[in-house]
Amino acid sequence: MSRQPTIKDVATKAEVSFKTVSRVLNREPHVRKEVRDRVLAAAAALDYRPNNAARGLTGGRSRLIGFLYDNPNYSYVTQGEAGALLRCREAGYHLVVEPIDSQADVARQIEQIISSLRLDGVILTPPISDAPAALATLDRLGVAHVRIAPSAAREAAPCVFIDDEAAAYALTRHLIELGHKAIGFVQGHPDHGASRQRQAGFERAMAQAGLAIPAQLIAQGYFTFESGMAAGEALLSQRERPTAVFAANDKMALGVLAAARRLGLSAPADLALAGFDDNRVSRLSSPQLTTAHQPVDVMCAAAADMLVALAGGETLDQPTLQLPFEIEVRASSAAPPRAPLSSPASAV
Amino acid sequence: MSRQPTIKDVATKAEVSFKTVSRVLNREPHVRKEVRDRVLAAAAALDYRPNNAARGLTGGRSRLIGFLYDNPNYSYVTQGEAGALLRCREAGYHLVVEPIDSQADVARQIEQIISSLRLDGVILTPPISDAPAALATLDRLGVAHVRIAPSAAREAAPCVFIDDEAAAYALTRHLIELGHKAIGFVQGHPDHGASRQRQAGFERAMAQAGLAIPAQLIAQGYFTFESGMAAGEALLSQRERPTAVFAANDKMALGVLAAARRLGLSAPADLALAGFDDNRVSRLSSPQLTTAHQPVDVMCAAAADMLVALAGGETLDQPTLQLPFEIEVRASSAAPPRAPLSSPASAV
DNA sequence: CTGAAAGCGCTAACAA
DNA sequence: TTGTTAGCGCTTTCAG
Repeated sequence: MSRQPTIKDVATKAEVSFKTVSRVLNREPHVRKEVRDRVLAAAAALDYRPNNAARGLTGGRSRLIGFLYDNPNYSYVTQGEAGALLRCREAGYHLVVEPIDSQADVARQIEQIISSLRLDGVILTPPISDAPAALATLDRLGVAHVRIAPSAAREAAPCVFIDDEAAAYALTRHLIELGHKAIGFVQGHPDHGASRQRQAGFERAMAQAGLAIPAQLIAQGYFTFESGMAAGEALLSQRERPTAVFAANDKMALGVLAAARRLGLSAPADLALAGFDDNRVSRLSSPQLTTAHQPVDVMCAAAADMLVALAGGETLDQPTLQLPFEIEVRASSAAPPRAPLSSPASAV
Repeated sequence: MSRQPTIKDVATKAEVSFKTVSRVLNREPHVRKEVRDRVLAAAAALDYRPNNAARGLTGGRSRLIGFLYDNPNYSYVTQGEAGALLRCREAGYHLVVEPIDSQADVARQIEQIISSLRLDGVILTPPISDAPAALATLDRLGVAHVRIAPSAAREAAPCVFIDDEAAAYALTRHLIELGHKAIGFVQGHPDHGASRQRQAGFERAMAQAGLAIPAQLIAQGYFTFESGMAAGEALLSQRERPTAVFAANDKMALGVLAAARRLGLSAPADLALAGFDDNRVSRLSSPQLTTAHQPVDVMCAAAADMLVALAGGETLDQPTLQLPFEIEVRASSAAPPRAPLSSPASAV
């Protein structure tokens, strides 16, 4: 528990000025290899680690990245955090997690966090990635930010996303190809941009297959289990119930599954089911959920990379990054009860 | 995007020395109310926020708390983080999340994090809360730490926990009272202390009810869905299969549920099921899981409180804090197929 | 290629 | 009750 070694201790041991140590540690050029090695050896011997606060105070770089999220989005959080964390650590950065209440004064919350911590950058997860107040504040403060899965203004600032529309389209195609014709859709939260895109993909696939979408096949949801259950109940208790349901996220799909169960229907025998996101939970259900895998961890890792690069003064060669999704076909989707296999449809 | 105001700007505006501003901001005594008000007004007018790095550099307090976890424990993470975050923010602290690889050099990882960030304290979630290397390192570094749900040496250092044994006992009683006699148990990860305690509670309840626990009613699990599924398969494919299964955590219980389903058994009709933790997932399954609620968010909030107090030089009046659990009876547990209701058993 | 000086924004002594 | 002086550990000037 003796005092932590400082840069001066290293300098003394390596018999150089402490500025030289600083140079070596920051990988600046113009240091003789011999000197560099001596410094490195001294630092290792003393088990020296730079004081992040001191570095930040003078250098303008705090080496701190903020991970901003709003409470409802738990599933995103863990995976995204893990991905971002990985890259942060590799780059010598640390991740500060900050929940934001979208309903309250977003600008104020962000100012608070940024200015006391002097964050080098922030990762914005939905729905904050679409909050104009958040973006405006960050711009005004001049703080780098990367949005995860924003639904609008993709060119305006760095962001990482997948093609939600295409993924929803592909997933719907999958259901159609299984032979389903009456496919229900549970909409996502109206405030999330992804909701619109996913519905658009669903509608495109249906239209392309010449399938109608009567109003009673669409149910409003809010990305929660409960809302999915309510929607499922509405959808499945109709006389002409759909043989398949596509919910705009996994949690809602599980809600539909619960509703089906309550109505005595079992998946996939009586009802094919598809979700979206490939949440951890989608593998824990019985049957496991067919879904579109959104690589949240990779997306956030990429975002962290971008922020680190930006903080280092680099320019992003690819500020908007579209990552591939994947359709995970699992046990929850099967052909409808007595349906003929549909003829192979044309591809995208 | 103009320069952030500093303490000196506030001092100038309030027409006092900048030390006085510092006093006001730190709520130090010996400042005339009139002066204090003037300073506060100036700070508000300038929208001043102290630079955390500068404060930490000189004051010895970084106002940063670390949240340490190991990857497997995702369910803990989100809830615990949220709880801790809440209190941190109230106290003007920030939470830095740091994953630790229990398999690698724990001491080194912790040293790394602590010494570069000068954390004021850390919250340790299982299984790190039981890692001797972690505890020893933190002690050596003199860094305050609060352990969440440690299984040993509770008196040695601050910690927050529930009585796992009693909770497992109560849950087992619940199954017994439903009329189950052949109750299977899926063990947790052997490296987690909670595994032992939960099994002990199970065994005590069974013994007290005069029920035998033949070896084939115990299956090894590792706190994962897959291990639960394997254990469930082993347990349920026997000739004399149990009518109820108690898994040492929720994820494994869901695994057992999947295995049951595969074997054509449905819960709770053919099989009563209980988990542990009350993970978010336990409500998303069909049927919803009967489980013991471990208030991870409250536990971590309490831990954050303790660390803030410690950092402020206070002494903990209650360094070891036991919080109450709750048994959540949900749809997954019901009486066995053709069982007579057992006679009410004596209480704890 | 290396070093000396200055100062980041703040708190901790001490003095007034 | 208030102000002055150092100095935290580091990076950024600017000299050599």
